[in-house]
Amino acid sequence: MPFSRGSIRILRSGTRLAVQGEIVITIRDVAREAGVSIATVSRVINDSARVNDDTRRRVWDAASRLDFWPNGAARTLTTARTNAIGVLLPDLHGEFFSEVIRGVDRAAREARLQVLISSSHADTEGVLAAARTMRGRVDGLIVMAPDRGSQAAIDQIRTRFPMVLLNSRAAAKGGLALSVANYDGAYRVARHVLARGHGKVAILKGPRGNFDAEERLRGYRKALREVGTAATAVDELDGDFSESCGVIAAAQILRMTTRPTAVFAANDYMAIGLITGLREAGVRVPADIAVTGFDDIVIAQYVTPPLTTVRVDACDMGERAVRMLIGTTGPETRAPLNRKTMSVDVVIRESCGGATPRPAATSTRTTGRRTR
Amino acid sequence: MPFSRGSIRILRSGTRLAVQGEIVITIRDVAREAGVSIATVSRVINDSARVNDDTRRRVWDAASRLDFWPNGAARTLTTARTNAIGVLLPDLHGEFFSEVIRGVDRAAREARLQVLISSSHADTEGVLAAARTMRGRVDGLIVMAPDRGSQAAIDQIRTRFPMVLLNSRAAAKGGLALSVANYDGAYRVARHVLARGHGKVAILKGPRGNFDAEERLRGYRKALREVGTAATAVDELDGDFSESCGVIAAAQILRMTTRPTAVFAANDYMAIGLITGLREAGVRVPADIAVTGFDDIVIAQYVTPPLTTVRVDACDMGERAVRMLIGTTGPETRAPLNRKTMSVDVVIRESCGGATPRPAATSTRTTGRRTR
DNA sequence: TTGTAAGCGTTATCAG
DNA sequence: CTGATAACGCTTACAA
Repeated sequence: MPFSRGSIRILRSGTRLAVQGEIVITIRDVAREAGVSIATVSRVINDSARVNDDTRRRVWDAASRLDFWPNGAARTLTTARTNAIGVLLPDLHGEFFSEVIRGVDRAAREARLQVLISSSHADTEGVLAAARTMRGRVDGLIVMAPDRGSQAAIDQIRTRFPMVLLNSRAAAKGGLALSVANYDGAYRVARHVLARGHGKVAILKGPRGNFDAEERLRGYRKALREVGTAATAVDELDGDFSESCGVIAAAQILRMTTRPTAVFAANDYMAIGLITGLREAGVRVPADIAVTGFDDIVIAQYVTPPLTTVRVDACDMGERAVRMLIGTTGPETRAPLNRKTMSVDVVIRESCGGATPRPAATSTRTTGRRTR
Repeated sequence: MPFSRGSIRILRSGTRLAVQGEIVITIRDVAREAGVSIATVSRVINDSARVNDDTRRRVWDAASRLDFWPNGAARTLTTARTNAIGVLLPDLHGEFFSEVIRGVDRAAREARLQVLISSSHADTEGVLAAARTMRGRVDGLIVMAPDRGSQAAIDQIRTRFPMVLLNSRAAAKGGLALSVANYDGAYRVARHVLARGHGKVAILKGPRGNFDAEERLRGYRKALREVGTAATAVDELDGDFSESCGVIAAAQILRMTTRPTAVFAANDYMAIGLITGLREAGVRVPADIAVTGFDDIVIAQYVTPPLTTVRVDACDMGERAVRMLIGTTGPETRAPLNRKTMSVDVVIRESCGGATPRPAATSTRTTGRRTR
């Protein structure tokens, strides 16, 4: 290579990453190589102003010869734009989250935005600290804080970033918020099952303080109240959204003198653990006990018996959140989008005793997705 | 508030995010508020040099009064460090990926590193473009490119970033690489099943060109070769790692005049689809046909029958990748860590006909994780 | 059409 | 111990 290829920068010893030497080529190197000023190089690579065709070509040639990669941090500093969005999540576990992230990534890619992810924020301080480090690195934030006590942090974040609140309790004082119709979904699936008549019913709750869990609980309760005398006794079992606590709940149920004939689990993982625990004890689902879940994770239709549940399109939720954030809500909605709720579908499968009294939507979730 | 609270910056109209007005407080505001120079403020907030206790307190007071959030981009520009790592993935779908991301996030959090994620890079250009936009935004990259043809891009990226290659074919000319013992795992699970004696065996392959899929295929084939005369006929069915193609494969098998008595699926999703398809046609698993998977996704132990598979700790892989990248491999390994392979466990459950001839490890994956 | 130069918000190197 | 001030790599008025 006959020309200067920029300098090899040896990073300072404080550097954590084990960099040996890294080729660093700046706009200045390109300018020198092309025989123009750095301003012209900038204009060319950003296509931001009229540049002589010949000059333009020279610059592009130089840039590709040197394989120039613009520095994002420098751009950010001058433009006050990062072209990135941040996502703050409580925990990255479970299919629900990964689907949300997938949706976010998808919509972000479409809008040519990068995605910064930070998870496991149970407490206010964690969320706030994460948001803080994102200053100067993202243009906006998508925050999911289903637990109590994050309100203060959220309010503070809102003064610093455009933000969309996902599935959170937060009162949303004028902010953007997107949530799942937890209450509605729980109510509807419970109504469906209760229509068959059940004398004793149990509810397997989600984590205490979790907003989704609470909303679903409210929905179940409402359905039970409406059915009134039919379901006289209701047990509420504690759960934490994990499969294993479903297994534990099964054991609790087995110990009851009068077992429930239906159990509403606040999510699919718990429902699956519950079914497994019951089956191993020789209890038939749904013949002896009907079970329902929530979320419609991919596997719900493949367990035995296939799980009656409520479909939440987490991927779509992620996509929408991004669109809300960038203000491009698409043609379908021109409404003032302060608060939005994602509707859900009740998916009736065998675990609740079948599609009585009326047939309901069945899953179409079998398209050929590539999963790895 | 009696003091200047910084300026409200109205972002340029070109801005995509719907910012109204954003409080922007810089180190300069803090310096003015505290009555010191910006250099001193910097020293205090970074704790980078001795500062008079009184001055220090004044600065902290001013900073918190103004609620100063340092700008990451500016820091990056002067220090040449981002304190962030980038992750380039082929697709964010499926539990395997989400677990990898979880591991990455975990280890990154521990090392106080941010995580930039970019997925759906099927082709060389996509990977390269993503890496390019990360210049100045990350200190290093974790790249997963299981498909063919990414080699050129990877070589180019390596000149710009410290990088760890995940589960990739790449010849790794001196670079860091981490992969799963696909070959070994497939071989071992196949040997186990074949020990029961099978006259006809089928393999449900993963996507063409996918490195994991190819390695697993090699492993199965080797086991079959070794058993020799026992398994005379082997069918290789095409798959793409999705549940639905497992269902399709079941249909294909049902049409065969001589059905296989064992099927090795290259991942769990396909195995589950396969089992479902077979069962719906009245074929018993494992009595009529034994089935195995790969990955040991959470749900594998909950399907009916529980799935014999190969456990890959994807979360751990993500964590290790980060540690390799930051050169902190932990006390357990001081070996030259150019290439590393994650060992796998064969998990024998019912879907292959049980633990014959010798008992094998069973899943311990039932700890109370919180999944949502 | 192009070049010069002033920032952007920090950190780091000097003097004091 | 503290304060000026020069980078960092880029964009963008403003001049030429």
